[in-house]
Formats: sequence, C-alpha cells, structure tokens
Amino acid sequence: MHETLIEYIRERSQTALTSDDIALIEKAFMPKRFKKRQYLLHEGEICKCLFFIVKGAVRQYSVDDKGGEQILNLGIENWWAGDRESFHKEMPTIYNIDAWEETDALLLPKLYYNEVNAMTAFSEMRVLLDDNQHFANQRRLKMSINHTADERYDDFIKSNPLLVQRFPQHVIASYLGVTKETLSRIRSSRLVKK
Amino acid sequence: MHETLIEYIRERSQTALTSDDIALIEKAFMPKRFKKRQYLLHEGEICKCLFFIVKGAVRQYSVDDKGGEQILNLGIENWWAGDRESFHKEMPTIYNIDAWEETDALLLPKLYYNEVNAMTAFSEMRVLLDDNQHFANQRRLKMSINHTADERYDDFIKSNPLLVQRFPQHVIASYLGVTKETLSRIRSSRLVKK
DNA sequence: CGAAAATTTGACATGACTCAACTGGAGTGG
DNA sequence: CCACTCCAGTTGAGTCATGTCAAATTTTCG
Repeated sequence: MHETLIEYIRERSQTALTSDDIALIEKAFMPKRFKKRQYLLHEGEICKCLFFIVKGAVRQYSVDDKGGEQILNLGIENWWAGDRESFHKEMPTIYNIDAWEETDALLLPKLYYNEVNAMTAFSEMRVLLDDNQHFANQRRLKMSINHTADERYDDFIKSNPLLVQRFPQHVIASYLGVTKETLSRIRSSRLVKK
Repeated sequence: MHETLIEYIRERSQTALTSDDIALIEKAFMPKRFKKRQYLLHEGEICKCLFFIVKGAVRQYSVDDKGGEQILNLGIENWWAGDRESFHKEMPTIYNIDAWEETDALLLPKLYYNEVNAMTAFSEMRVLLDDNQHFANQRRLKMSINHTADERYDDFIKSNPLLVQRFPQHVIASYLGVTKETLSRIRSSRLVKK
C-alpha cells in the first residue's frame, strides 16, 4: 500500500525521500479497505482525514431536497479525496464520499497532517497538486458557466479519459450537471454524425 | 501603496514582518495605475506578474467566437488578480483582465516571486489564500452545476455583497453565466414577491 | 434464470437564450 | 441649458436546450 504513495510523492517532488520520511509516511497513513457503496465520509460528519486512493473509485456528492445525488467530484487511483474545507475548519461537511468500486485508501489523520506537511518532498508535492487542482477547477468552472452540455461532455472526455471508463453514464451525467437522459441523447446524436 | 499590502499580509499570517521583509516587499512589488478599460493582461500574452489590487475594480474574462465577453472573475480592493496557470507554466493566457474602474495595483514579477514566497509571513498568507480560493471555487462550481440562475444570483449576493455594488448588472449576469435579460427578469420578479 | 441497475426513447413542460424594440439616465459639446 | 449620443436596463415574442415523467429495453451480476 504505502509504496504506491511513496512512488507518487517521488514523481511529484524534487527532493529525495529520506528513510525518516518513509518511516513517517508509514506511520501517519493508515491503510483501510472500503467495500462498494461504503462511506468514506458522511454528510454532517467532520472530515477527520484526507484519503489517498491506492486502488478503486470514489464519488463525492451532495444530496438535494428531492433526494437526488449531485456529484461534485470523482476519484480513482492516485487521487486524493476528502472535504478540504471540513478538514481544515473542522466544520460538518455537506458532502458524502463513498466507494463506487471496492477501494483501498490511505488515511492521513489531522493529527499527523502538520508533521507530514513539514516534510519537504511532501510539501512540494502538495503545492504542485494544489496548483493543478486550481487549474482544473478553473477550467471546469469556465466550461460549466459558458458552455452547453454537449461541449462540457466533450471537454470531460478529453480531460478525464480515465474516469469515462470507470463510472457509468448516469454518474458522469451528474458530474457534468445534466440528467442521464440528456447525456444519453448527446451520445446517440454523436453516433449518427460519425 | 505598499502599506495596504503590508497590512493585508499582517492580518493573514502568524509571523511578524521583519524590516528586511518590508524592504523586500517594497522592492519586489511595483505600483502601477490603470485607467478605466486599460488591460492588466491581454489574451495571448504570458502573465508575467501577479497583481494585488490596492484600489479599484477589475474583470477577468475570455472572449468567445461571437465576440461575447464571458466573465470568470471579478476583483476589487485587497484581491489578487492574474492568470495563475499562465504565470506558473509561462504559457499564453486565454483571458483578458482589464480595469473596470481606475485601479491602483502592485505588480509582483515572476523574477521576485520565489524570493517573496520564501518569506514566512507571505507564504502563510498564500496558503490561507489558496485554501479560501479553493473553497470559494468549489462552492461556485457546485452552484453552477446544480442550481438555477435564480439560486445562483441569491448565492452570489450573499457571498459577494461588495461586488454587487461595484459592477453593473450585465457584468454580474455574465459572471453568473446568464444573459443580462435573464438577470433583469429574475430581479423584477423578486420585486413583485416583496 | 431472475432481479436490480443502467440506458434508451417518447411526449411534454419549462427555464434560459436570442433578437429587437424601447426607456431612462449620464455624460458631452455646442 | 438643450440636443445628442452612449450605455445600462427593461420588456415582449418566439425558439431552443434541457428537464421531467413514464415506459420500454438492455446490461449486469448474483
């Protein structure tokens, strides 16, 4: 389990990992397996850990008045999950995160967060990650504000080819902010064109 | 000019500023005044500085095929502007940033960025800022995906009361991703209710 | 096989856009 | 001070994209 994360950090930082660093990572990150549909985080809880997905697939979503699930984020191998706002401010989260496939994750509890973050390689990785996430969010925001469902789906396929294969259409539809019926129609009208 | 920024950093960091720090800030940040409608950043350029708005109001927007301006961000006093992606990756930006009011800004060129960021107080402030921006973006994304124009306008008023007073309706409409006509109708139907 | 989940399809409703006209300031120059 | 223009905002009619609801079909998986 931990080797995946160690490799992940190595690929995303300049600084080499010392054996102390590795020991800290193995101590701070607790492996946990989640079954399909099991919650990593539940609405109303305080998000007490960050999750590194070693294997599997998860959804982050909120639930509206009608009981509909509105998917905000999807994650698979080598992604992070958790509600950053709830984690940092220690306030109840409005999101659910659950496992779509059986998922192996490494849990970083708040207790160790500062210690781990003091590690140079980790902190370099985190800065890089923050930047990339910011860019991705900005892009998604722009798409979501200014573009049609069809264009958003296009952009999604191009920027997230890995996710397309791992989640069913109705989940992707919700991620894009359209109904499953609309996405189905978008797809069928494409088959005609090609 | 610089006192505003220094105060801004003080309020957002634990660590006190040394006189060396202050000297560095005064050296690294170049004051510049922009007239109404003057560009801070133009589509196709590489974003060579980050802007701290001391006074005034700016818009960040992209232009679509039809020549329509799609506003992605608005900024006023004590906000940062610039295209982070273009700045970091040194790639041409797809955005324009221009002054909506006459604007005083402090320009931090890339040359000094690392040096300034090595300052503890600044870096603390930056982490805080990144977090808050992340939360705000996440919130806006959620609104934009799952909510009607009416609800988005509501949320906008609540979370950005300062911006409401500084920009005309058609600018806010574009920020929300609706036409000015739609926003006008939303507002008039509210007057009836109350 | 049989049940549950996912996708497709159709009919219809509706929110938001487009286009065009009109109103009402806010400046500006004579 | 008036005429003129520019810009923001409003209003109406028609259209289009997407949502809703209900049913049929296909796929998945125990």
